[in-house]
Amino acid sequence: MSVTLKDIARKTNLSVTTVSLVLNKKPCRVSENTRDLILKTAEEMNYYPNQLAVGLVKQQTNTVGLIIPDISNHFYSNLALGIDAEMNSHNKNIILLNTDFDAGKLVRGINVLKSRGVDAIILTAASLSPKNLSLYSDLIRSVSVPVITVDHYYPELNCSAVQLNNRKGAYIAVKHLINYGHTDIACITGPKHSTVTLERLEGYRLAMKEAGLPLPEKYMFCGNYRQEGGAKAAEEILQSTKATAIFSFNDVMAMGACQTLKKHSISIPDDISIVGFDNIDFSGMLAVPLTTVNQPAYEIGQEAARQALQEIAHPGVEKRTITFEPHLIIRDSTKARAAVKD
Amino acid sequence: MSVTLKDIARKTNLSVTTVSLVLNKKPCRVSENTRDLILKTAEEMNYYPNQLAVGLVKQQTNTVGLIIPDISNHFYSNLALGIDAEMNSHNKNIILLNTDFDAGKLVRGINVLKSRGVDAIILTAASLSPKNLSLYSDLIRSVSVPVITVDHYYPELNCSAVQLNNRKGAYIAVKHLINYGHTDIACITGPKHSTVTLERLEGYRLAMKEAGLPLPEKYMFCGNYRQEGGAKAAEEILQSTKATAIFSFNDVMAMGACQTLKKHSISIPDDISIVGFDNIDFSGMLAVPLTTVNQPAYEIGQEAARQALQEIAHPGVEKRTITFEPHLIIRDSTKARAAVKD
DNA sequence: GTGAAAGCGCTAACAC
DNA sequence: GTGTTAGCGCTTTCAC
Repeated sequence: MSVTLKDIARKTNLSVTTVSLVLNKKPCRVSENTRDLILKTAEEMNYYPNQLAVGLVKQQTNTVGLIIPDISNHFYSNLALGIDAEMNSHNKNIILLNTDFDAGKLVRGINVLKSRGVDAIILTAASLSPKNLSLYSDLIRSVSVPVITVDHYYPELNCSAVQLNNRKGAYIAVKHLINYGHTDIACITGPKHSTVTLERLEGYRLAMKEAGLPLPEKYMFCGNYRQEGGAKAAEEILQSTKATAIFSFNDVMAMGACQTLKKHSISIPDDISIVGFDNIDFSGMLAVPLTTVNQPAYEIGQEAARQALQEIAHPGVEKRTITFEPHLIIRDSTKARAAVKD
Repeated sequence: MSVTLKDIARKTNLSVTTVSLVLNKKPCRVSENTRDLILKTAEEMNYYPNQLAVGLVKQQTNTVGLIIPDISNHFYSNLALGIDAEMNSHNKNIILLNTDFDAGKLVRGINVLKSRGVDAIILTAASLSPKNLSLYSDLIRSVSVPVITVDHYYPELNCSAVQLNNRKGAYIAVKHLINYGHTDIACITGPKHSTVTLERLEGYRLAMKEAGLPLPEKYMFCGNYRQEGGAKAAEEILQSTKATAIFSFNDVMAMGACQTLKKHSISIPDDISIVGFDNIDFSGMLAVPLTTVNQPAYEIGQEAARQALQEIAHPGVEKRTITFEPHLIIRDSTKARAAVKD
């Protein structure tokens, strides 16, 4: 058993109150002598306050909940790193929940965090069917602490959000392909109901439309933001389209797609150009360095953490939507289309 | 404020005790009627027990502390994923602490976790100077809950450990280079005091010695398990050695080294062979797919979590050291040495 | 079958 | 300056 306030009180022949007062550096009226005594014995006994008890009475735990779909995904782990760094410098810790992209786990996770009395919840990448959305929305509303959504945005949620301008990101990616003369541009999306997916889809559509290019449904392939999803989608693209370019909604799926293309001995970028999204660390070190849309995960995490800290410190403070602007990083996986074959 | 037992008791005109009994499915004597009533109203009011209060009285929080040097490193994030998956299926959550490879943060972290009443601590990759080691050792001993060390092993700690056979891993990596005819083999290590580093160094030394090769100190370069450390070490290798092969103590540093070599227009594997350690997801997708020693991060995490769960459930249970055996994955970054130049 | 009361370790209002 | 007391939300012993 750990050493408690009571132990120190007993040892020093003082009351628990006095000890608590001193140890919490309360601006108070305790004599130098007793203060020193208490400080010294606390040190000697290696006292650390029981945070469960503190949390219970203060209704504040210095704990923040972080819900993430897949911590092994580089984008999310960097996001988590940024959040942890910021929280850590404010003496707050993180409870990490990995949902595996499972909406059920997400919902359970929120309840778990509530019951653990976290001071705020940072929520990433929920992908919800319309049916789940209202459930989710009610749930979020029932959380009495600040909720910050990252990487997804539903206006009805009425909480602060940190996100990338996904629409623009997709737009510049596709525009880049169009500028290179591509007209048959397939895309590998994420799950249909994810707002990130929807926003990127909008950007893709906008760029195509502006260029007067057709938008055949059959050029859009539904992935899952995971490598094998990208690999599978690429197979389908090869079978059912004559695309000369692929826009993958994230880098990890782009890598999966690269593997498929390699398997079929299709050259990137000579036969097919490919552009990703996220700019994860390794995208520049691939066999063919990947052209991609930069998304500053660490900074997004930091900003989300800062907003959470703000809302914890000043409960009434205004909700904000913080949007990061993307930029394109052109590497070797995209190339001007050779010549119009027909 | 959340709904409490008291709220339910009031609503149902029953006592807090009865409500608690029912909600905890205690094998008890409550009439069907009251039981149903309680269950129903709890459901209606969306009751979730306050885990702080539960933890305080039960001295068990269903929380496990995880201390990791760098969650953005693929090896550690996969480790975390394995741990989380296993814990999650036992209704336990994780408090994640990122130390940034900083021994001070590690020590503070352990105290933080203690004061939060975690049921166990899983501790990865501590790299400690002899001076810090005794401090650390005392600290670990002062923790009254199970501690599982992962990816580092100090016999004096007297707690369960899960690890890779690092010595063998390094041995087979270097042996592979030797079999390919290399004799000038540089290595990029981790921080000096890390036991993982020491063990891999032993394996390196053993393989060299067995082959009757010299072991010049100046062929060993101290890295930090990070990309830029690998890049820097490779610069030094180029300047001060005539190595034809590099054994990097992890993949991330190997990638840094690859970048340096590329910058200097040195071909891998034609001019220099390179072998890494970890087999992180991307190592097979690099410009030159990396030969590396496989380390099953997810499984190691799972196993660590299982051992933690065992020790939580059965406090007296025997401590164990679980060792995973490595194997070499040969890809394109290593090649037989062309010809002896002299 | 059900409830009262004590106590987990702490903070904070109030008394002295 | 210092101590008493109540209470945070829960479990658990014991009494009825």
